[in-house]
Amino acid sequence: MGSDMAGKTSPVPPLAPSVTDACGRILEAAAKLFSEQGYDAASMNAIAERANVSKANIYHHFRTKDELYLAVLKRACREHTHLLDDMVRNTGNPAERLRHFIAAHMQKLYAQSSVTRLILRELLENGPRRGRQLAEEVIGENFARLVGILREGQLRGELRADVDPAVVATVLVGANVFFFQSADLLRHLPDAGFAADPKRYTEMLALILLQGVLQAPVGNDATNTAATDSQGGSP
Amino acid sequence: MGSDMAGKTSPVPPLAPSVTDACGRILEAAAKLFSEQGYDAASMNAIAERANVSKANIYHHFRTKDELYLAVLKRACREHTHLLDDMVRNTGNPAERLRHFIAAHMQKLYAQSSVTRLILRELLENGPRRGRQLAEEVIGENFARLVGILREGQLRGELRADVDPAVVATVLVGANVFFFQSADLLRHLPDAGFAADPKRYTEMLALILLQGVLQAPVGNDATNTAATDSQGGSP
DNA sequence: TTCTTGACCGACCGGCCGGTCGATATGCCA
DNA sequence: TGGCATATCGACCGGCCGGTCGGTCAAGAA
Repeated sequence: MGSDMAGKTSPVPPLAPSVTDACGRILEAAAKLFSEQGYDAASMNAIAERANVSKANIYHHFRTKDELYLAVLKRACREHTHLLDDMVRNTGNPAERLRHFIAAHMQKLYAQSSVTRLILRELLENGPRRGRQLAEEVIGENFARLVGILREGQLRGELRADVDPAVVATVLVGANVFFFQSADLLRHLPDAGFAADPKRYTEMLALILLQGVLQAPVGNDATNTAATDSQGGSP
Repeated sequence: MGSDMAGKTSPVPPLAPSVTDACGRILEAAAKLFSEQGYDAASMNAIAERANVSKANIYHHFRTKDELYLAVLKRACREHTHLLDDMVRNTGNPAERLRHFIAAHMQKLYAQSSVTRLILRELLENGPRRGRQLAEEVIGENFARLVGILREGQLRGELRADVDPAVVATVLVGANVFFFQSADLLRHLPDAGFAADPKRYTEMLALILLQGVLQAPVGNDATNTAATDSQGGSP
């Protein structure tokens, strides 16, 4: 049936792939199945059925299965990147900004879990081939801004200057991603009661990254810089 | 029953799956192909060809493709677990033991990279189904001993008591695993010059976990507890 | 020697896969 | 109105897949 938009029947340009469009339905169905079952297991027949189109119709819009997969991947990259803005908060001290970033990042991983899985799978299967593309389109900007936050904290003398900000960013993102992909495993470890509570995990992760695990030697009032403003809130 | 030394052709019991044995060759070929290409893409024909046996022979030893895959997975789990011993060192202060563990863990990830990939893929594709098995057979013991190290450090008053050791262990393992699976991506990030140097990464990771990223307030001689014994060596 | 057993093989099967081929239906421009 | 591009479809194809079948061969038991 036609009536795509409300009342208006305009030829929608393919720049914005809408959901009502058959092409959009195909992309959506493909994204779901690719991320759930992987490239091989997601058959074109299944994608066509889920998108309520004929298989031949898919091949009218995409030349091959690989081209469809690439389109899905690109779209996923765009989705993942564009949701970055509210992860970076420009107020508060570095500790608070870091805590906010970690929590927001974890939340995004779960909010777009199917996209996240798709990208993780792609990294695992075709890392060498598509590493560059994923670096530029998925986490490039994200990563650079996080490194920027950390570097600024160093310049202001609030963060240690003798650690590489990029390593900190990697550890941070890695700890979140690992939690995301291993939650099903962690749930069965006796010591990991936090496995079902990403929020609690991110808070503890932030604390560890900020303060470290070594016992503070003499005065512990300084470590409270991070501990207290996790509680109180006056600027 | 002893003298089956050089020169004698004795019937090798199947308890130790040797490499010369056809069954062992099948398992080895399957492990390689499964870990490189995934379950679907690794065809029984290809496995048979690589193992220099007929496809029918595989079905003589394993009832289905799934059973073969399970056998490969179990074997991988065993390999992964049994290499744990030298990762845990019982000498030195907690900081040094932690640093050693991180480095050894990363090294194992790379030394058995195909097994690592296999398990990561399994976690991604069949997490809910096989989470328990992976938890018990792959990282269970490993994880528990690492948590033990940390808890002992807490009891001795050398590590902060207000952090969950299991969270620290998760962050540590996660940071290593993420580095392993994302190295192809990190290599293309401008800030991540460490992407090609796992050793350097583990050292910086240990430093961050031990000391945190916050600037120490007054006396920094205590943080040197970890920083110096990474350099010097005299007790 | 004969019988039995298990490792092993070439050839084959039904089924699903990615992909193709006309045919139709629906606008849009003249 | 007629043409023309686009969207969509059912039916079909060759090929590969997981899996099966009947048979061979060698070694031990009798």
